[in-house]
Amino acid sequence: MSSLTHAIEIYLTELLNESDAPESMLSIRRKELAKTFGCVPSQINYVLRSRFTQEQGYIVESHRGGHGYIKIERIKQDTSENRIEHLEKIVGETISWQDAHRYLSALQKRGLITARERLLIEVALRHCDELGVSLFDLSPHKRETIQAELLKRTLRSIMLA
Amino acid sequence: MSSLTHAIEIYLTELLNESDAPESMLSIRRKELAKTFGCVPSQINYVLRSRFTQEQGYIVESHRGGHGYIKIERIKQDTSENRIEHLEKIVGETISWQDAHRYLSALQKRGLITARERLLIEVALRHCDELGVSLFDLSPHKRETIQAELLKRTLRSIMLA
DNA sequence: ACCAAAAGGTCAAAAATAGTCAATTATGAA
DNA sequence: TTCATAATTGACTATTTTTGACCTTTTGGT
Repeated sequence: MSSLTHAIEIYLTELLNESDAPESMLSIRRKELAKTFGCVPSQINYVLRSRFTQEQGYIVESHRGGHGYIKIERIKQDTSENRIEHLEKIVGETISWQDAHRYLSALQKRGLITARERLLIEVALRHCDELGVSLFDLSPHKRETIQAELLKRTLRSIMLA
Repeated sequence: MSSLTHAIEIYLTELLNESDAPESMLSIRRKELAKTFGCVPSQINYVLRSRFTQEQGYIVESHRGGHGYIKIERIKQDTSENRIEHLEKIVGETISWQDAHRYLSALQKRGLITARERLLIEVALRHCDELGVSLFDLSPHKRETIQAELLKRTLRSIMLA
């Protein structure tokens, strides 16, 4: 009926819900979890890869070796969906340096990112752009595509965080 | 339930925090410490090698023979000049993704950057790296050079801010 | 100077975990 | 039915921790 993957997903989200803060955390042993579901350990990796991505509002960390573990943290907030949708629409496929700069200023003014975060993003955008020019001689359009992509990725990541 | 290594790490950082000058120092006997944790002495070396490296902001010195000791000192990083100097030294000309990740974790642990800032930098590094691979088919070495440069630029910018 | 005792260091093996990748199988939509 | 996508599996790889045997340095007595 329901797939193994789905069952494991349910199991993990239940655990996350137990302590009902909007953001919560859990820690497991890959081997044990696999055993309780009677599957191979790498199945757990599949579940994590397909159901607990950052896009879906989770951060997963792990440690190998003795006392290894996998830690899943939920970071999603209710309003983040909306903001991200808005982000996609505003930024679009390409964006000029000036527009990116303006947009970041606006976000900062609204308190959605800090000055340091804005600085980080701007430095990264510039670096990428410089590489595009000096190393590969890309067209302005191509560079603006790359910039837009980087801008969206970085903003998405911290809006979820 | 957590590992021996981790327990010893906690124990030592607690000791370091006790006298909470920005730079603090401590001195131990390897054999004694090993005894209080019920492990072999070389375990202590492992803890030092894996948790108290320069990258993580510590300097470790020791002396053999009668009256031997191990001294752990937290590197002073009170001014932005200090931090940037350390940054240049640690990152160098090239850096692997793994090392960058480790270094950023250490910075976050020390409270020098926030989780969001770390996330931003990691996303930017990845984006750059992906471009390097998929768009230009750069050599791993070249990509590690670009990564190191981006890492240094972003960190410098917020350390000064 | 020499030697023994008292530190600490190194290195490699073994054990305990987790990750990756590609082949295979199941499922669902057109 | 057929094809694309999702799920499952397992062989192989990578990383981290723990342990112990053997090595080096320093000190202090004779």
